Amino acid sequence: MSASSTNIVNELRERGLLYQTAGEEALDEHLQEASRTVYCGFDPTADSLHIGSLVPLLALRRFQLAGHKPIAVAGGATGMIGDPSFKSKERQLNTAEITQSWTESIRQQLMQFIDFDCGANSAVVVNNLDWTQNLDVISFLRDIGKHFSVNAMIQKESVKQRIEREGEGISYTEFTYMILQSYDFAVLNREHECTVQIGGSDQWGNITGGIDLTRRMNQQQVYGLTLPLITKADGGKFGKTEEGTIWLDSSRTSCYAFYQFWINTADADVYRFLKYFTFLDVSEIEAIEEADKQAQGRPEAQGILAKEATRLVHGEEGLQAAERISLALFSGELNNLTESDFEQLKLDGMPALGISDAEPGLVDALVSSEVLASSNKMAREFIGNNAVSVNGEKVTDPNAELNWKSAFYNKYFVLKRGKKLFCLVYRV
RNA sequence: GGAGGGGUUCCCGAGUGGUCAAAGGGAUCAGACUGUAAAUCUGACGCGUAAGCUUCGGUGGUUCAAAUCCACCCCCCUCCA
Repeated sequence: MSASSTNIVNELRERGLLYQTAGEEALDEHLQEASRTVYCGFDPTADSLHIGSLVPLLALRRFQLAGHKPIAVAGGATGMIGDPSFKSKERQLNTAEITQSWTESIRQQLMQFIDFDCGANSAVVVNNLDWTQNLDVISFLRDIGKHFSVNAMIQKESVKQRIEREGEGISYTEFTYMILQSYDFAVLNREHECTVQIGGSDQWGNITGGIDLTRRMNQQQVYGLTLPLITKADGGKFGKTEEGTIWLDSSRTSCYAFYQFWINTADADVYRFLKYFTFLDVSEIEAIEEADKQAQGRPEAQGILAKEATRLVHGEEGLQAAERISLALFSGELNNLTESDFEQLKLDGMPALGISDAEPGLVDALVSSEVLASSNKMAREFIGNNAVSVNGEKVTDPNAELNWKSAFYNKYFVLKRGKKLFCLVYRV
């Protein structure tokens, strides 16, 4: 293998992406000796992945770039059960139809990040339902379950709080999740000579379970490693905003919103995130950090991160759209926009609202936009707080109306609430 | 199946007949300051311009009046069988 001179373990470590490893130096050696097959699973908990899944997904890609063969597993079976790992509550089961359709959506997304046409180490996407749906209970219990000790399973940190914490419990269904995922590893090892599993740090218990099972069923030594949980310096949850989760699907989180999410990364996090979420060399990232330190004012890093991450997920076109909108809105140069610029912003996925009224009220418009205000009361309050502007002009009268004569091209208003929430209002 | 404990507004968590739209904390949002940061300060935080209206697992009931009392139901937890 040609590209595998890259030491993937070292690279991950350098990027701060190595949390735990099973196998220590043996793993390192194993990965340097030859091109290996590496897998990571993604359960369908929604019809799209979100940025939390980006870290393991990009890690698969990193392995591929280092000459290894990635397998992405869509969890059609595991998604039917629900992973209890570090979850504080038992979860509601989804119907088979829903899980199936989500699995399909996620499969499609997975395919976007790894290369299926690069020779020997081309990627593979599989669905673990394929090898579990016809498994009968007796075989499952005799051939697989027998290898697991409940005593060991209840010791796992990942389910401990569910077992020990007052007020919560765990169903047998979720408790069995670990066995299913372990079986995946054993099957992939047998069918695809897969020898390494990666996953988030919450997956450690499941991964080591799979290593043990593979040794017992296949008499094969396999390895695992986990990636760190992404944290923010301020202690908040990574990947959430007030508007909710940041999804990879552009119909759930627009390219613009996705781009803005990264732009708003805190200084304390941004260099770390560059290492996690881009393929830029660590040395390049360090150079950016150094340059930002020398310069006064706003750092460059957020812009670079937003650019790289958006391109990775939404492609060059998605990035262009996001940048067009961002530039138009934040440069304060709304006057320079041509009529077709406004049309383009609409097409680019800027939040937009069509209104047919002759003299729409501002409060109505804010509420109708759905992103600027959630109720009339809120809208009035924002206006009273001096937080709303129309076409760049602050408006403080709660009874103000939008007069099309003062609109750009008699047709467009740009409504702004707070510092960074916008909505394009156009006449229908 | 039996005994006990619990389900409160985004989250945690007070509240056990009126003074409760419901303490307190967190999160979030806005303003000032800034760099579309951070920290800090100020304000908002069920809906309604207001009168007022709708909330405390569900459904009925008692009462002038219920998140608070009663009945039944659903869900969760602990212990016993």
